[in-house]
Amino acid sequence: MGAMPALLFIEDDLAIAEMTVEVLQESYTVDHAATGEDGLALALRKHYEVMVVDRRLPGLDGVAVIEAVRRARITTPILMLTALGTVDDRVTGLDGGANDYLVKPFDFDELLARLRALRRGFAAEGRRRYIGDWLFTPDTRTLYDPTGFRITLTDTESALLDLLCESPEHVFSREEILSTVFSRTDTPGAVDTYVHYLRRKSCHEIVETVRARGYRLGDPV
Amino acid sequence: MGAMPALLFIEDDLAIAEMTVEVLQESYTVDHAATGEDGLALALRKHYEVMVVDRRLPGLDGVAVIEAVRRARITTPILMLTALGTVDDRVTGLDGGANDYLVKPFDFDELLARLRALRRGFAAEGRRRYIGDWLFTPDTRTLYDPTGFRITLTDTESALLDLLCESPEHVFSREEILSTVFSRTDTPGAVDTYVHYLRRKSCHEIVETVRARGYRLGDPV
DNA sequence: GCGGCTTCTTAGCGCAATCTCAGAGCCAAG
DNA sequence: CTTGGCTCTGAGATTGCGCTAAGAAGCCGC
Repeated sequence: MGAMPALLFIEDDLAIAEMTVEVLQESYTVDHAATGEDGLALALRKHYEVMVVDRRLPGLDGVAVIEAVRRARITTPILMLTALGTVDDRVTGLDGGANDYLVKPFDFDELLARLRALRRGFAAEGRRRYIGDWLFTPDTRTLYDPTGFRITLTDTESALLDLLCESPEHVFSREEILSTVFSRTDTPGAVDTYVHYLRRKSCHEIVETVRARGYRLGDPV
Repeated sequence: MGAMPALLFIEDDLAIAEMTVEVLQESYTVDHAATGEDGLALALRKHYEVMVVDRRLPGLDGVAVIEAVRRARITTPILMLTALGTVDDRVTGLDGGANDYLVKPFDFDELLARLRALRRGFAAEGRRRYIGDWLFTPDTRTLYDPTGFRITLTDTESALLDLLCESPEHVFSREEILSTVFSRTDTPGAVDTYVHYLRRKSCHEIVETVRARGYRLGDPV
C-alpha cells in the first residue's frame, strides 16, 4: 500500500498518545501534536483526511481547536475524544463541529472502526441523482422508481445513466457516449442497445431520443 | 423489600410519568427524567438494570439519547415508547439501539411484562446490529434469524459481517475487506469464500453482490 | 499427537453482462 | 405515397466475474 491517508492526532497525554499513534500508523500517516496550539497550526497548514482531537488540552482546549478549524472552512471529519461521564463535553463537542466522539478509555479497534466509518461517510455522500421522481445512486448502481422499488443496473447501464445525469439538459451524441462509457468500440449500435436496456428496466421513463443527434435524460413531465 | 433493580424512565408528559412511576415503583427503584438531556446525564452517570425512553422528547430526542447511550458502550436493555401508528419511529428506534418498543397508550401490565422479558433475555448482551429482520451481536459472534434462531459465526465471518454493518449502504471492495478483515492476503478469493460461508449460514439473505465492485449488506426489500 | 474446527488457496463451472448484428418499425422530406 | 435514413429491439456469441466445492495448512482441546 503506497500513500496512506494523513491523520492529525491532538493529545497531550504522552503515554496514551504513544500507544495510539503506534496503532494508527498501521493505517495512516500520523502527525501528532501535544498541544492545542501546535495541533491547530498543523490543521491549518496541512491537509488531513481525518482528525482525532482530545477534548481536554492544556491551553487551547479541544473544542476551541475544532471551532477554529471550522471557522477556517476546513470540513475534514473530526473525531473527538472525551473523558468518561462528562455529558456536557459531548454535547458542546458535537455542537463545536466534531463529527463523532469516543469516550476514553477506548478500544483501539473501536477507534479504527469509527475512523473508517467517518471517512466513508464523507466520501460516500453527495452521490444521489434525481431524475424526475426517480432516484439513482451510482455507487450501488441502483435505480429507485417513484414508489421506491429497487432496480439493479449493470455496470455499463449505470455508467451510461451517470453520464446522462451529468448534464440533464444536454443532448449526448453517440460518439460522445461511446468515448466515455464504452472503452473503444466502432459500432455506435452498442449505445442504442444500452439505451434500450435502460428503458426496458425503467418503463421507458428515463431516456429521451433526440432524432439524428443522440440521447438525453427524459424530462420529468 | 431489599434492593430492587434500578430503572431509568425518561418521559416528558408529567401526567403519564406520574402514573407510570407509581406502578413501576412496585418492582423497581425508579429515577425519572423529564428531558432528554437530564435522562442522558443520568444514564451515563449511574448504572441501571433497564431503561424506558419516550420517543418524542423536547430538545434531545429519544432516539438521540439511545444512540448516545450506545455510543458510550452502555449495553443496558432499553425499551422505547412510541406514539401510535408511527411505524418509522419503530424502525429508527430499533436502529438506534433500543431492544424493544411499546406503543402508547400502553397497558401497565404489558409494560411490566416487557420489562421482565427484556431483563431476562437481553441482559448485558453487548452491541447489537440490525440487518433487516436479522439481529447480529458481534461480541458473542452470534446471528439471530427473524424467528430468533441462533447461528454461531466464526471469528472471520463475524469480523466480515461487522465491517459490512459499519456502513449498511456502502459497497465494500475486495481490497477494502482484505485490508481490514484479513491480516495479510494477496488473494481476493478469500473474501468470496467467507461471503459464501455467511450466505450459507443465513440462507442468502444477508450479503448482496455488486458485480465488479464488491459486496454490501443485503437491503431488506 | 490425534481429530476436529477454522482459515485460506485453488480451480472449474455456470451464468450474467457485454457487445454485434440484422430485420422490423418509424419518421420526415420530396 | 414513397423512399431513405434513423431508431428500436430481439437474438445470439463471447468474455470474464463470481459461486462453490474441495482440499491444504494452521490452531486448538482432549
